[in-house]
Amino acid sequence: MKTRITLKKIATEFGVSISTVSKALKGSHEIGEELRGKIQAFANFYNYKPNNLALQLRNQKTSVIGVVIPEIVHHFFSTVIDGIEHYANKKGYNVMVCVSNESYEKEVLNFNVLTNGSVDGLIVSVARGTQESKNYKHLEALVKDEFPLVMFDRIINEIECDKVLIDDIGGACKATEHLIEIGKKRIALLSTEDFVSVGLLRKEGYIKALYHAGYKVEDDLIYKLDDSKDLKEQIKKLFEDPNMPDAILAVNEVYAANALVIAQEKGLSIPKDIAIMGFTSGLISEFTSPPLSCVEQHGYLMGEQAAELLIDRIEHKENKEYKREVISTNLKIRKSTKC
Amino acid sequence: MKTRITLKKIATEFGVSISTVSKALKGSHEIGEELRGKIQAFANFYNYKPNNLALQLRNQKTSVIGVVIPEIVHHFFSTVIDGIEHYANKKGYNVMVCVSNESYEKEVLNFNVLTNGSVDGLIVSVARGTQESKNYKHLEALVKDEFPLVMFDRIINEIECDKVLIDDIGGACKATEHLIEIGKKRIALLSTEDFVSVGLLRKEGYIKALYHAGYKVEDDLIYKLDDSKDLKEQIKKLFEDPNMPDAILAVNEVYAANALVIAQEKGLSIPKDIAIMGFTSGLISEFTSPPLSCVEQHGYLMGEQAAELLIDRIEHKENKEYKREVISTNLKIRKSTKC
DNA sequence: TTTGGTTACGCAAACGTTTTCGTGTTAGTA
DNA sequence: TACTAACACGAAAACGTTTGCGTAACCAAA
Repeated sequence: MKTRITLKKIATEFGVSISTVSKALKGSHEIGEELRGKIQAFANFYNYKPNNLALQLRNQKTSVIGVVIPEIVHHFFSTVIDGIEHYANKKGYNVMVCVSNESYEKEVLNFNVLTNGSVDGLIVSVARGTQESKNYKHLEALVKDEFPLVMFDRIINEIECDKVLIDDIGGACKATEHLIEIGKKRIALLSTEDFVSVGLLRKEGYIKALYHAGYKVEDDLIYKLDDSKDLKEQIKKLFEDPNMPDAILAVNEVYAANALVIAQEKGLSIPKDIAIMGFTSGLISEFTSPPLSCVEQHGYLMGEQAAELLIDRIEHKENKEYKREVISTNLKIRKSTKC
Repeated sequence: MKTRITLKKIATEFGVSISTVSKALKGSHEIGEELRGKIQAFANFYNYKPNNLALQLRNQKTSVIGVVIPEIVHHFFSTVIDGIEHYANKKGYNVMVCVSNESYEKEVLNFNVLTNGSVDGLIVSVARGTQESKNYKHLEALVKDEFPLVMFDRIINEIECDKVLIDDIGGACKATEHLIEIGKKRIALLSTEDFVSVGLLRKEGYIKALYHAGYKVEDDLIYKLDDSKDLKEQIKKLFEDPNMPDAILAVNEVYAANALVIAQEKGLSIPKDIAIMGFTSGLISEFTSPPLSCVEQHGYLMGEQAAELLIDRIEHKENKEYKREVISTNLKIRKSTKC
């Protein structure tokens, strides 16, 4: 790569000092009109652009936001990034994305790299490994240093920082109510293991709705799936129950879609024999047959909110109180629950 | 945010010079054992980490890779990013992602920001707007300065740089041959407008296969869809043809899934009445009913390859010849074409 | 006593900017 | 003629590192 042109090179070219060049390029009236014009023309010709690193070092500001997420090949997370990117760009920030791959170790590594001065703040959705290990030292360290930090979706209550979350309880509750409304009696929940905060909250909403409707909560209607094993095998068990449920609420789109495919293989009629709905309106839900009802999550909005909170925190250093924004959900009713 | 601890602060704390601290922290034997130990303990206690910006400026190296893509909420592109991220991390690089949103102007903006010294190299898949406008100045400028640049998927032939591409012609050809093999006679192509390089290449493969099989190419079997308008409306026309095709090859997953849904609404049997297949094995294809056959694209591998080419170019500055890696595709046959 | 070699540290340049505070020259005014 | 102001530019510090070189102080050998 050819070395880029710098102030120094322009300065020696004209036999003037670096500061003169700097001022000339900024159109300062301190510099004579003629020289100023010549320098500007020269710099323009050689496509001079100030070196960002130098500026960042001088201004003690990178205008970069770091984002650490568990996965990137994931409709919800990529939607959130999209929202972050959009808002950040509007405010003159760039985005650096790191993937933790659900691993605690990788997450800590990402934190170390990003907080070495490369970014002005961090937006994080914690890895499953972190939730499992309950080791939050890397997060606590940031909070202690008052490093701008926003958590979203997979948050940790013990850590005090700005947070953006989905109304998981409300969403699951509304969804369950919907299933009750269409006359379903035995509603199963396809959830994650309990240490995943989001799964736990959605279970809470599910239970709340059952309770309000006077249904009793049956533990064997709650299936906790392990993502590291074969999903279909685990879901199939639900259908083998002699007293099979007549509705399924899944905590994400993939669980729901898998359940739907299995139901069809078994020759069941959806939603008559069994109604199914999921969380997140990704692309899958639209194209299954019948299309899946779901709880829409508004990831883009969530990303925008997270970026807004972070940039606010970065720019107004006054230690305002930590905010906790809840993004409400809404039901997208499609044919999989439309009787 | 509390200001981070620096060499200077440690130096004044111990009443020694900055260089002494620097050497002590690096374990240099130039520094006496006792002082060295004390300084290390102190730095460790205050969690000293060298400021990355300063290092980057000094070493004239950021160890960051910039990625500019048209969309991020897109299975293929997010898979590529995943591959890039993985390889880059392995080699000690970080990734900065910018989205052009298919807009030429946004792409140029992204280029300007990233090439100001913030990244060591760029991986790009050009926006539709850029392909349409045929304005490649921003790319040419980089090539002229020998700035490390890799293009993938949506490439531009006129620009000389490292490239990674899908074997679009071969993939489309294999897919078409498959449709011919299962006895289909009138194979339609659901493609993009011609200025999208990828669409054009896939059309080429489609035509090649027809030609080899002795089929004649009928222009009215080739549908060019406009992404900015309602897709379903455009695809429906295909089914209204009195001499309706008996197979569809779509250049991406969404086109294929939409076609499938419409076919079902029309009460057609798939694949008997009409076989359908797409490109990219995203999540949709698995969950449609019947599941969609498709040409698998191996985006992750593509990302890894792109990152490898870029890092090679960054680290071995010798101007090797530009490489052009082709990632081969394979057919994933599912029920939508299995008679 | 001179020479030579350690040991243990400091100086200063370099990376590329911006910006404050000089300072020399010229022109204008009393 | 002398003083002042405007003009046009330079020096240097600052951001935080790393590193080659210089140099005191000390000790040992000649």
